[in-house]
Parts: sequence; C-alpha cells; structure tokens
Amino acid sequence: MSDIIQADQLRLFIERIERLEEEKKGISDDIRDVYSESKGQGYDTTIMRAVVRLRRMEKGDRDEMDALLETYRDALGLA
Amino acid sequence: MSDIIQADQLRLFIERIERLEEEKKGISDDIRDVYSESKGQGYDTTIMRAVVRLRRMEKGDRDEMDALLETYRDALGLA
Amino acid sequence: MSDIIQADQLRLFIERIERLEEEKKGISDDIRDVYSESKGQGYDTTIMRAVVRLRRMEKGDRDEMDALLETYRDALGLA
Amino acid sequence: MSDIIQADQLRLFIERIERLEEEKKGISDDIRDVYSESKGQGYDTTIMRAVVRLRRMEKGDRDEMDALLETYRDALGLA
DNA sequence: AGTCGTAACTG
DNA sequence: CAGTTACGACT
Repeated sequence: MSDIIQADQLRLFIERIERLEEEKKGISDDIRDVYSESKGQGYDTTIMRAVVRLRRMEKGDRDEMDALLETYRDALGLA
Repeated sequence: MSDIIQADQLRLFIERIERLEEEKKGISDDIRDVYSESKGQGYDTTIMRAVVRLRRMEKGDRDEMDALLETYRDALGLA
Repeated sequence: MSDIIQADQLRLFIERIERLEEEKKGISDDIRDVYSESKGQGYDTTIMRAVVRLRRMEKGDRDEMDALLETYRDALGLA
Repeated sequence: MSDIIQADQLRLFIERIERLEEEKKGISDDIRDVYSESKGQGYDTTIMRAVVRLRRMEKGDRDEMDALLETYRDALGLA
C-alpha cells in the first residue's frame, strides 16, 4: 500500500519536472528565435552573446575584468 | 542617424533576450526546487534525472537502447 | 623591470598550458578515432560511451544504481 | 563463436578508449596544476583562460571580434 | 572545483 | 543532419 502511494508521489514529482522542462524548452526556443531574427538583421550573434554575458556582470566586476584582460594581453603582445 | 536607429534596434533585441533569460532562469529554479523537495522525501535525484531522460526518449528507442546496453554489458562481464 | 619579469612569467605559464592543451587535443582525437573505427565495425557508440561510464563506477555503486533505477522505472511503468 | 570474437573485439575497443581517457585525464590534471601554480603566483586564472582562448584565434579573427565587440558595447553604453 | 548534460555551430 | 565544441548547471 505504501508502495503504491510512493509510486504516485514519485510520479507526481516527475510530472511536475516534465511540465517545467517543457516550459523551459519553449523559452529556449523563443531566445533562439530572437537571435535568428537579429542575425537576419545583420547582427553577429556570437558578439551579441558576449554582450549579454557582459551585461549580466556587475559593473565593478566588468571594469576589473576589462582592466586585467588588457594588462595580460599587453604582457603577451596580444594588443 | 541610422547608427542611432541601429543602436536602438540592437538594444531592443538584447533586452528581449534578457527578459526571456530571466524567465528561463525562474523556471530552472523551480525545477531545482522540485528536485530538492523530492530529495527531502528520500528520493535519489540522480536516478530521477536518469528517469526523466528515459521518459523523454521514444519507447522504441528506449527498448532498443536497453537491449543493446544489456548485450554490451554481458559481453564485458558488467552484468 | 619587475613588470618585464612578470610578463615573462605569465608567458611561460601560458605556453605550458598551450603545450598541454595540444597534447590533450591529440588524445581526444585518438579517442574519437577509436569510436569511429568501432562504429565502422557496427557498434553503437552511444552505448559504448554508456558502458565506459559504467565501468568507471565502482561495482558497488553500479549495483546500487541499477537496483534503484529498476525500482523507479517499475514505479513509473517504464519497464 | 562469432559472438565470442565480437565480445573480444568490443572489449579491445573499450580498453583502448579507457587507456586513452586515462592519459587524457593525466594531462587535464597537469593543466589544472599549472593554473593552480599561476594562481599561487597571484594571477587571475579566469583571465588567463580568456587569454588562452584569444591566442587560439587567428589574429584577423581576433581583431575583427575586438572591433565588433567595441561597437556593440558603445551602442549599449557598456563602455 | 570538477563533472555532466545541454545547446550552438560547423562540415 | 550529425558530430564537435562551448557553455552553464548540478554535485
């Protein structure tokens, strides 16, 4: 009896996860569509992804990273 | 002038992406929560993830994979 | 002066890493070749990868995982 | 009979892969060690990884990417 | 920090 | 369309 209840409980957890994963997939598709549309307008999506990543970072972290990266590139002749 | 328009267009694309990524993150968090709750009820989340993956597969593919895997394990003494 | 020394030190670290990454890439290529050759002999490389993963696990862990997975699949009618 | 031969063939493929994966793991460990050592000398390993990636790119591609990224950042006020 | 699975890109 | 490589998430 308790096994039946447990099987049902497990099934409910799994089904909740599956529903959420479907929603997540829908949104991933939407994101891909926006990138496609941007590409159609002539934008470089690789750079756009880089920009999105940069905007996610806090401004302070971003400045520090920019500075360090420049320093290292200078040191290595990667101007 | 056209540069300003383009800057606005780029910004709009970026902002649409950012909004979608926020939504996506929210759902990922929800999924993680369900796994946490399941774990709290004594379930093994690694196995649950394996099960979710299996259910995603078509039944035919799943049967074929099970059969092949068993064959290979037998061949290698990984019963 | 110390900056020059540091630039050299950084460069040395980077170059060591690059050499190692080249070696690593060579080996990855070798692995891919073996899978290709296996595929040419009619083996399913997805299953082979699964088998390699299983063999990496300790036997005890493997048995436990097999048992749990079977339990969960039974509970969900994924026989 | 042919099954035995095939089991042996499969086993040989698997064992070749496992040997190569061990080597690969050894090199990955070496790489990690170099990063650790660099970190111990005060370097920022995240930036180092970025630099390694930049050096992998062709100079022309790198210049183009730098230019584009600057353009996009300007357009978005991420100076 | 390391592993794993997923997702974009390329041939 | 599949394989590879990069990225992010989970442990």
